[in-house]
Amino acid sequence: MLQKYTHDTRILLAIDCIIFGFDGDELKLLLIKRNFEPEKGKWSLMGGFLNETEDLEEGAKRVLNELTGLENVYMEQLQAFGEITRDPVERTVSVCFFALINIHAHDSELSRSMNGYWFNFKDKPDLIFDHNKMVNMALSQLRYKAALHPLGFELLPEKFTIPQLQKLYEAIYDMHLDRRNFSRKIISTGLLIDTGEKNENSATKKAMLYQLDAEKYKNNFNDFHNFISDFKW
Amino acid sequence: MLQKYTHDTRILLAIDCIIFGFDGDELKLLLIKRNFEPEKGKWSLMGGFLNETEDLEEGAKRVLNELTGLENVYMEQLQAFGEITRDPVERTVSVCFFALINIHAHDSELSRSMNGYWFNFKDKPDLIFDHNKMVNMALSQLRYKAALHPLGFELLPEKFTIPQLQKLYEAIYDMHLDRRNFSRKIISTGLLIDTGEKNENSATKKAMLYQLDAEKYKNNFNDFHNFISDFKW
DNA sequence: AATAAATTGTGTTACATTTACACAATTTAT
DNA sequence: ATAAATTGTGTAAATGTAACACAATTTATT
Repeated sequence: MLQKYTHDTRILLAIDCIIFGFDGDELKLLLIKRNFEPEKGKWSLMGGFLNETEDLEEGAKRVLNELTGLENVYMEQLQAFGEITRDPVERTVSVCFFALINIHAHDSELSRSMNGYWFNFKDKPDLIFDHNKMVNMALSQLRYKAALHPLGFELLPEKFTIPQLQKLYEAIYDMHLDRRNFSRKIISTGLLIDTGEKNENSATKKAMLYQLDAEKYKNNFNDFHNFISDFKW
Repeated sequence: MLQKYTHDTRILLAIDCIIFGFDGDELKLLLIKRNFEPEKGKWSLMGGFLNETEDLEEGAKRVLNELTGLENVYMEQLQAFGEITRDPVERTVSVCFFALINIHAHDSELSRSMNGYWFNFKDKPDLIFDHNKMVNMALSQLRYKAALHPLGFELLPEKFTIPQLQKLYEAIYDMHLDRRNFSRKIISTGLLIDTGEKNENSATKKAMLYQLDAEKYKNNFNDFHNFISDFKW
């Protein structure tokens, strides 16, 4: 082993997770009511410190798993946040990830035991440190990517209807979309397989249930689409 | 001051800068031949360690300035890289930035004194650590953003011609673009002001010199364009 | 002084995508 | 049976993209 670097400051590395969900009507955010210092009693993102034994992605997966019990979740790094005074206790740099989960599939008892609560994104409370900034940037990034890539599916159950998908997109962008044009656009991706089933939870005409063509989804994920052509950025 | 966190590992934070340039024909990369350990004699990105007194952006600006003498340069954070064994000396996490500079405006004596050399992106040498991965990701990100936002201008002199801009885009995407369609697309952004001057460095018809409408560029930067509609992602 | 070679600026038509609509079918409650 | 809500599909106009032609400018050459 080589001699270590000298003269340079070592810094505590935090991991913070922005966890998005969708309940059928609203885009949701899973937040923590802190029962520990600092800022005990206030709201924050789920976070932790990076261990010696894990890299950034592993750390983020661990933090997400500690709150939701989930594995194999869509997650990507947002960016690192490093304002000198972002944490009043001591200097930390936080590497921030955002995750898209199927809200009905997580371990809600676990998350409740960790003081986790779901908020409508629109009604989110004030958060500690720079977490407000992180969350707003994550929404921008979600909007950015979901307009171009078939990302929204990650927030839905395995089988879903096109009207459900549309409601999700309307929640993400907080705007109304034309039903007929949206449907045509989604169908034309070729990513959906008709399951032959229908959504039984409907008081009127039952919509067709689709699922993702897993192979095409994986292979074509980076293709450019134009799902939300008239959003005002 | 509160008591510090305990039990957690503090880590050395590196900053690495991917510096893109354009010489009129090829997309270029500014790299360092290391005259220090580890990996002395090999090629790497320009980097440094984060100081106690600076946040991430300040650190990145400092690192860029140490090599190029430049300030007020387009720079954005790519992401943090944290593989446990990415640096053989000791564990470091690197926050990686990429910069777009006007290659003719930097301090070339300074960069040479730091062992900096420009490479055609296509001919870049093998780099140390995970720098190859960083550089490839940076090109992806540059392609991604430059297709959607008026980013390319950052690599050109203040006054430039549309054929020059086209050559730049052709270098970034390594593909041929139709002259007439490209021109129409760029003009239709409304971002260019005709300077009335012409490019004197031409052996044939002199092209018109434009400059950016600084106000519109700033205000509309985040608007979506479609500069490279037929690139195969 | 005319001509060739290279490059630049602009126009035009066919094709594809997006937008803005209308109507018929399904399901439950009345 | 009928009304109300929702879903699936269709179509014409407007907009944007792709493919291509021609005239104008500049320098070097004859």
